[in-house]
Amino acid sequence: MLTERQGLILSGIIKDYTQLGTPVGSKALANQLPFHVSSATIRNEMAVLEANGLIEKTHLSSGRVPSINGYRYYVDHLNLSKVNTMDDLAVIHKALDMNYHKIDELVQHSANILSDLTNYTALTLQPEQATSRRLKGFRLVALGDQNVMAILVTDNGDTETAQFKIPTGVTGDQLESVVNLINDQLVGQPLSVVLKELKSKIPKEISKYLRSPDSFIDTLDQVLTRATRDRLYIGGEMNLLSFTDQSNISYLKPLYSMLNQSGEISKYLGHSDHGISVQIGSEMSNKLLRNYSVITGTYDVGQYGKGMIAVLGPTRMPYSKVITLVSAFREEIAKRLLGYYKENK
Amino acid sequence: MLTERQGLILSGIIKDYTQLGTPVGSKALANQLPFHVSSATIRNEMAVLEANGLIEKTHLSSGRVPSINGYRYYVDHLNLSKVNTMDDLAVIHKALDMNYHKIDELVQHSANILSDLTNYTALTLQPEQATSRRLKGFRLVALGDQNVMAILVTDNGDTETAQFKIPTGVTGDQLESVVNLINDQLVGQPLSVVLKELKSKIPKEISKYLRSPDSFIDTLDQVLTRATRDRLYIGGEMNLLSFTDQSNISYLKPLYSMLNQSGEISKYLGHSDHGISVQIGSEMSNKLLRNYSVITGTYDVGQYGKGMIAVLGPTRMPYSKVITLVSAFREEIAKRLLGYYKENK
DNA sequence: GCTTAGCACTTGAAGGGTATGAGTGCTAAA
DNA sequence: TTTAGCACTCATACCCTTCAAGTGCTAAGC
Repeated sequence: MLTERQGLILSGIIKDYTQLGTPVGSKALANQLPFHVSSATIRNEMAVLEANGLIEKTHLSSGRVPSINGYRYYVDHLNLSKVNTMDDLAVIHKALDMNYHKIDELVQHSANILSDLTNYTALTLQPEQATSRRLKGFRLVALGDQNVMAILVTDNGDTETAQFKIPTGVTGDQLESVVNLINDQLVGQPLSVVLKELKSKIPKEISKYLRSPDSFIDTLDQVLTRATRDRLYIGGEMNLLSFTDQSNISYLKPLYSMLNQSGEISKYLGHSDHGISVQIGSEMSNKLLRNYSVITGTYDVGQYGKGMIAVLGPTRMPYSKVITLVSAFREEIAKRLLGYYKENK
Repeated sequence: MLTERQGLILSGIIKDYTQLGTPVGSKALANQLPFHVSSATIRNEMAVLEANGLIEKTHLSSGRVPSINGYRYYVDHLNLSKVNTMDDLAVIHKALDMNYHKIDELVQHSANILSDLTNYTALTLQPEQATSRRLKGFRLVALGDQNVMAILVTDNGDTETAQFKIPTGVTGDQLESVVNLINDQLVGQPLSVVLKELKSKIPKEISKYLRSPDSFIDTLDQVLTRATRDRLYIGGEMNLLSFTDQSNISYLKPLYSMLNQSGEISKYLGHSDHGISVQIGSEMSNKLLRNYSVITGTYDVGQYGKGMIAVLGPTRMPYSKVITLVSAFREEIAKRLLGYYKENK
């Protein structure tokens, strides 16, 4: 445990280093601290911090740089000041204040705003869907030449489609019966239930109208699976360029690929039921993320599941500011989604 | 007009410079040319080429680098050798050989393959749609609480959706009548016709069933507009990183933004009815593209319009190889799309 | 009349040496 | 416990030199 002064010195080092990006020395720091001691005293305290593994030197006679542990200590124990981000909050409110037709628009838009506010990369994950989303409607549209398009609508305003070929000899009336059957039996059910029924009860029922319902069931299954997968949105991926230092620029491509590989990055987002999780540099298991930090906020939409909003930035990041922002978004999104669900129940 | 030897020297310089990226000198070049002359002779010829503005020096005593005019001359007059890309062609065939449910999948996939083969950025534009695409079906799905989702299906397997609120007092039967009306009257028509009718005949007809059809017509209009806009796909945008030189790295972000701004980049793609267009460096009007080259292939799907496939790469680019590739894709996509339309007529 | 060897000249890149300044740890006095 | 003073370290910037690759030009050769 650090003394109060040591804490202030650590905070000072982190603040300076975050702003300037160069190792910070005892003299420069002495002039900025809220109390007066000489640089020699700072040096002594710095030696203690270094012994505790909270700061590091880049070479024997250089200034100090926060270590991963230093950031961690800062985030866990020192980051108490609520930064005044009223301006940012106003921006969030205003930017989110438009009419959304679909949930994914809101979630996607949030990623963009958050990346603009931070100049980092923002990731958002829609609330888990398999259990919370419900089937709202099922339709078929004939495309001609035995091709039919199946359309599935869920309660959050998403649609998924798939094409399939119907066997020869199936009439329009038969198809209509099947559509009615599915709408009657499954509309209003959570997608997870729909998936289950699709493999048990439904095939039998359908076989009343269709001789070989397999291809039909397969298509539906495929659409449902697609509808329930994670939906990740990325905002400001190009900001990666600005905050990745030259030496790591060769990692950018694989990192970018990973971000765009469906479901890949979400494995590494921090989980924290009580709100915000902070992962710093090498704390992350993925090699590509070792030189970055991720602030993840989990938002809870009650029975509709949990989603995430995260910022990917450099380890040298103004943690307090970003944490406040993610926190604000987290609450704001949850509020608006709950509102949305209430309205479209 | 250049002599044959001068042409070979220009080609040699371009080839070397493309491979190595460093200015090429007379001595090194002399060892690689298919005929034997001394470096002094090469120097004399180089002086001629330089006088013609086809090559340049980076400083007084440096080797030569092709100028934009040099590339242009090369592409127009010297690029005769059909490079053996049988391997690449096989890759194209194989990679495209899967089942596509929608046209945009094929077009999108092509962008990815092309960017992988070249290590540059590939852009593809779906065939123009307003006149060629036809309406295949229109459906409504009730979302509850006066919210209804409109779904529009076109003959290339795309769907567009939009939500709207219906006025209180409208019954399900009334809605069904409207859906039937639209399906009866408009299915099979090109989207351009649908747009027209929507503003003339249809409102009157709808008013038989709905007292205030305006919000309904508006929604439809909105969906149609969205369905007819250009569809641009980008593959390998991160390759921009590798072929942008350090000095221009600050332009990357705005360039990236432009690429992702719907419809922006397509203004600058080359138009050429007879197939392939090559734009080199400063030949392009857009500032952000000044340091790149774009090879655009137009593919023709007959009555269904024209699409494009393009490669964005450095001015220092193996033009013959890339041109061959774009050309192959151009034909291959056209063939497959025609096949698709035939099948789903 | 081309071609080519020879040569003086130019230039960027690489390497080495030195000065500078920001920083450190340690010691001893306050 | 704090701080002034001091010897020491190291990255950076700068200058200077060398080196290699390249050029243009001239004069000799086929």
